[in-house]
Amino acid sequence: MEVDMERVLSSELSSHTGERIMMSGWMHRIRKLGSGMVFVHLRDRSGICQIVVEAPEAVASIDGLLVESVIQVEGTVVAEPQAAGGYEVHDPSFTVLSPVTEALPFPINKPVINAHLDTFLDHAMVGLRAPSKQAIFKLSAAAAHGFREVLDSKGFTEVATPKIIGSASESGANVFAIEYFGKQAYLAQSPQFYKQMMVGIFERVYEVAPVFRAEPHQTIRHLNEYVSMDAEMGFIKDQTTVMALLTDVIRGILSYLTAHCAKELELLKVAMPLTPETFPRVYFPDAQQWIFEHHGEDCRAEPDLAPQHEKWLGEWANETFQSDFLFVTGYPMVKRPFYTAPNPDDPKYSNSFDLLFRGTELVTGGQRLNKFEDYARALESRGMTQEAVAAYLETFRFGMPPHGGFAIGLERFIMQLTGLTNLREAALFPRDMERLQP
RNA sequence: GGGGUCGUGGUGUAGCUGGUCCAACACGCUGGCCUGUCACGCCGGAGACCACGGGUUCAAAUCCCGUCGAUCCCGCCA
Repeated sequence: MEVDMERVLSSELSSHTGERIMMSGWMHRIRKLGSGMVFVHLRDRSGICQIVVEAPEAVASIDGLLVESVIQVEGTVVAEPQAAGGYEVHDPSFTVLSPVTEALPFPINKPVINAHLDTFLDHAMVGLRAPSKQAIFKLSAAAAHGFREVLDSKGFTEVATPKIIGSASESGANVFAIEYFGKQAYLAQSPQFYKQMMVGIFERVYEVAPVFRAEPHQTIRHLNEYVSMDAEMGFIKDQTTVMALLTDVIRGILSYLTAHCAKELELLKVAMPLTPETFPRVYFPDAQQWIFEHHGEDCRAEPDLAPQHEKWLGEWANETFQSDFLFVTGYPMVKRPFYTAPNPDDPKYSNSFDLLFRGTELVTGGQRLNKFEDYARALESRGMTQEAVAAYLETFRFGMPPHGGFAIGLERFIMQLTGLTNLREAALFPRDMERLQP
């Protein structure tokens, strides 16, 4: 039995021409004309359609209702060239399911929402009803779906690793401490250790889940809780295997969006990214040299790239390689976590990479160490103890293949794709240093 | 953690080299007009002690100090 046995959605009017139907949704717009004629725009999950109200009883039955009132309508579907979608509903009778008599904090039925981000986020529960805001999160959901679809097709298994963990994993400094039945616990800042362990079990795994970072940053591209799309696979040659996988994943997600989200992409005026079959790649020291030569900034002694450097590189990739994506490979080992595999030919540099999307860091990935002795040495050279990561290390004492993986920041992907100016706009209810509500 | 900018009706802004501001415009709300509107249009109305506290001055939305709040940049990261 169907959930909506009798309900017709606004997108389905064309197949009900001339019929008496039932619809329900929110009053998205109410437009009163003279002599009591009223146009009501009804919004449901499929879109918006127009209802023409002329009978005095019908007009009276919705008198005093403000936008966002929830109504049920019975009416006749009429083909009408003047209507936006070509169809509209006439001779309606209304049942009010939930009246609204109070004005919204800000109008949400305009093409652009006129509210500061802070104001918007305070009222996100209603602000997100705006079609343009919905579209962002439809894309977000579809991107995660595309991610899963690509990896499922390649023999990956989806996993769910714990978000409450007993020891601060990677670097230790940037985790949220919580109390756990009288013990100290932490919110996972990454599924890194667990996804590696899972490679020992399934060879290929992925996870789409929140991660928590206690970094005190306050920028347009950071959140303290975000969705990480992680993948990890065994039996790789080196980081280039991972990069090839990531390229397929990115291209796969974009194809999925093109196939399933035409309406949202159109509404948000998304310029689909340039994605050559192979994304261009630049070796970290070469990138620094290029920056020095073309922008006069000497960062060659730095162990990392600054946001401005990444912007320049993004422009370069776009113009020179017609690509909105650029791999930067071989970041210095000092800037990478202890589990990172070094470049065998140049051990100061790593077999890891970042993927820049339109000049912003979108993905970090690489090859990991897979032998126990290498872990023991890496930990020792960084002054870390084996005890702290004992469970993790057990994985490597009992046979782990060469492996690697990556993590895509979902909100960053959506931000860069749709041209949002603040990462918070790509999170439903973002968490930053100041914001815990709503 | 360091630095910059900002705070004016429910929302977004103008005013801010002090007086003509008991604060203007747009959206929203509201009374009225219009039988094809769809960011409609037209005529009215309500709604702000100009973030808060102190100071300078004959006079402060406007200048100064402090507090709080917001925002952006850097560091760091995805």
